[in-house]
Amino acid sequence: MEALAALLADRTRAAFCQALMDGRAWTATELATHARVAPSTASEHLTRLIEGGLLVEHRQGRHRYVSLAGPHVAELLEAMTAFAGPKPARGLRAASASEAMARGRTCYDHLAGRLGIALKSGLLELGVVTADLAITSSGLVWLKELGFEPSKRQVSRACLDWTERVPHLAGAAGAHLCQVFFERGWVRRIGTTRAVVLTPAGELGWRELGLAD
Amino acid sequence: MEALAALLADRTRAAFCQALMDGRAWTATELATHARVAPSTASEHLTRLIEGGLLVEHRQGRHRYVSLAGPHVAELLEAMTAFAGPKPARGLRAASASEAMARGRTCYDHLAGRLGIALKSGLLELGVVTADLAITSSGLVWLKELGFEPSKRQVSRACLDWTERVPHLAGAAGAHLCQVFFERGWVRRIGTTRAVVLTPAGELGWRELGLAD
DNA sequence: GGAACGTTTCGGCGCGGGCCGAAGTGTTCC
DNA sequence: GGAACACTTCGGCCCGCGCCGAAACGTTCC
Repeated sequence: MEALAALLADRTRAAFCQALMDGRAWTATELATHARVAPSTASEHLTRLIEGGLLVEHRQGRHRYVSLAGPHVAELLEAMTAFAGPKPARGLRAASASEAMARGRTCYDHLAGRLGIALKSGLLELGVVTADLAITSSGLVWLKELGFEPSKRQVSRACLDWTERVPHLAGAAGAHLCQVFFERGWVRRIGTTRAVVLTPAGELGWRELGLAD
Repeated sequence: MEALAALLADRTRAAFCQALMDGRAWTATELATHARVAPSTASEHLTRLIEGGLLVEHRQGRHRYVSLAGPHVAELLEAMTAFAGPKPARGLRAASASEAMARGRTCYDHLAGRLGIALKSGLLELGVVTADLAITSSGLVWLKELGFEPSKRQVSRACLDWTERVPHLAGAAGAHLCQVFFERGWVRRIGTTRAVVLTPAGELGWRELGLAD
């Protein structure tokens, strides 16, 4: 455990992991630029993170793409971030960026922030999940109508939201709903960040599903 | 998050936290002896762990008792330990100790190891929990008959077992069952360690509840 | 009051590791 | 083939921090 903590105890490696929480694959240079370190430094950090099982790489030509090793890594990182708590943003640019993140964002493969909490509330009112975020039997039927297929992965999981300090829906169900919302154009990323917004079509769609307030 | 990781990235501090996973309060000297460092070193580490919100202290005369700050800390530590995976034990003494831990142990306030998995299987067959470790409505009734009272704390939670690599039952329900088993003398600690065994009375009790295989 | 004990503060030592730049390898494009 | 580019390896610098022992402080017990 101490070796795992040591991997995340470095400023640069922590920045890499936070960046990768958007669920996409980044190249080594992108991460180096993002964390403001030399490419050589980034290279060594990536090797260590991969050896530690936190990241996986995907080499393609002269590029080295890396991404989180799976949902279990994302869950661990989110749990640690939530424990540390939100730190006050410095500067106007950072403040508006963090406000956008607080409004709505992806947490690896599912929705988080106030948007994620709104989704949870809607699902609770519909009886899809319990207050503890466990899927009900009628909820499972509801999910299957939206194309959900149970797999080995845990269907539902509570993930503590680090901006709202309240659990939101993660696990296979959370990932599936997020995917469906993107496919239908109901949510859209703001630029290339993790922040997302509910589109007008999304508001309509949520209302039809009975998810809106 | 990086600050939290830095706290756990030290060999000595990690040993302190692992020791405290038994749920009890330890004195500074006990922890210093356990981790084989000077009392002065232990003192500084404890101060930092408390400032970081991982531990809480309870001063009593010339003693400084410390314990984990709550179930959320225990859950985080267990998640990180499970991620790192079980490391092979060195030496006969260590091997038999780790075998005892694998057979059954407490994970802060609930049961883990093969005993914890057996409990989960029993609860699953009884229909108290689903395969995803969510409490069913009939399961809640069953728990209340054993004196369980719902609180603000999440009733059920999946906690990845670091020896069995399978989730076991944590949360308020897991803690309550563990407490009941201890009160009834169904489980007993081996010495002063985290390892526990099911007593003959426990085997009988589990059978009566329908928990045994 | 005095001795024993648990804990804390401080000074100083030494190691681990994060950083960079320079040089080298492999890939792509012209 | 040659230039541009992404990445890696290596050497060297330096800061952070974990460690201890000595000394001080507070509590307990006789």
